[in-house]
Amino acid sequence: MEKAKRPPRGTRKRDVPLTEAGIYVAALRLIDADGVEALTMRKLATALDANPMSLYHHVPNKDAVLRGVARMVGTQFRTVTLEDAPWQERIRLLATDFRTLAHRHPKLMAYSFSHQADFIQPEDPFWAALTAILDAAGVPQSELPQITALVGAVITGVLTAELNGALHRWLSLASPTVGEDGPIHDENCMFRLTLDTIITGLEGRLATNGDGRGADH
Amino acid sequence: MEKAKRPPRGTRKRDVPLTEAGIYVAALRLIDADGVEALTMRKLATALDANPMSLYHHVPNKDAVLRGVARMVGTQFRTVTLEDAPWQERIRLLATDFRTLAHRHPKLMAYSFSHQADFIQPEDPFWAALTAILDAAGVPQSELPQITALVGAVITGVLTAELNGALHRWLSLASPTVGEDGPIHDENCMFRLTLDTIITGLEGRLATNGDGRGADH
DNA sequence: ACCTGAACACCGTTCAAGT
DNA sequence: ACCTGAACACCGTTCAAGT
Repeated sequence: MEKAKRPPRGTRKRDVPLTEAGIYVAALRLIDADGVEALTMRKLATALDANPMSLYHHVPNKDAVLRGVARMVGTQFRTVTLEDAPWQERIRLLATDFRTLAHRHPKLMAYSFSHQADFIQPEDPFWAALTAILDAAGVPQSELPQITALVGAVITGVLTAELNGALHRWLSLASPTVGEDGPIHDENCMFRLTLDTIITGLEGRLATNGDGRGADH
Repeated sequence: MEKAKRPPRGTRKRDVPLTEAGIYVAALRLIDADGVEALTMRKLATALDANPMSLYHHVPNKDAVLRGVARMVGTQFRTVTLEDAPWQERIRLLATDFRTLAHRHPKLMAYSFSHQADFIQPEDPFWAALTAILDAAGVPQSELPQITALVGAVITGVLTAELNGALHRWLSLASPTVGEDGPIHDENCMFRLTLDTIITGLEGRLATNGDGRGADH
């Protein structure tokens, strides 16, 4: 009879204690599947095979769950730093790596970009790398914060438009012949095109402001 | 006793029948004040001095209310078209006019940019004007949809970062001396800087692709 | 320390009933 | 045609009580 204290194998998903990290992992799985707006403390508890109220012993509220998940995903970001490559190529690589992460959890990232003003922080690897590259490119110290913010805003902006489908709509409605190689191909091109255009714009700015070349080391 | 059918003046706000347009106007007022996430069918009904269920006779559901409000605000967009000004100046004016509208209803616009992939449609005045300007600038027909989407994505992207506060955070955390003339000044500069950079980038692209000047007519 | 059931104050929406 | 009350199926969160 004491075996009855636990339901038979297969009905009980959780035989591991509730943890903050475990809650975030489960929440991310639900978000990836159904979107942020479908995430519910009650559903999350069900997914963890727990009582809804038990979650509140590990997490203060729902907003903290969303911030925790975003933070967990954010720390997964890694990029190789090609110190001796030209800054144009380094920006392209950084942005592409960031986009790869965004594609891994599109629903969460679309939400974070628009709802979490503090999702990308100046101390984050992405921001630090971006600042370092632009510094190496020869952007004057006085303009570095603004230029970094500009490039950051453009990258997250075009990514948001891609993740929420606006980019795809604009392309497919404007020219019905688009998308022959699939929407992913179009959006690869659009991302690349946007990067190239902003890079060209920066080159122009650097050329008028100085010698247009950063200190090589 | 028959006077009691209506509460005394001042307690009853609505003595005009419920309308679809009236619902949108009231919803916009609530959104401007408290944000989209605070809008509730029940609060909306209270603001209109109506029973919550009465709304459903004029509007199918809450999502339709949000789309209706966004559409109502979107049609307010107007810009002057300076046919004979250089395309750079025309883009700057168009983008600035659009930003002015966004500042009039920041909460709604931030929501629409990230949640309504169809908020800006290719038939809208904004999109049509943008396409016309880029066409006049000499962008080849084959690239016109992509370049328009690129400029549109960049403008809405930087606007989103401004409206949700991310831009301000990036600037103020990166350089503590920022904001001496107030955040609005900073964000004016950032918007202008982004526009100028993207325009310089387009100039570079046009220069390599052709004679770098559109047909004047 | 960790979990839980009941409860509270909300939601959006359906539906049958009123005028 | 337009409005309404009651009800349903949900929410996030508090709190007192259990182990």
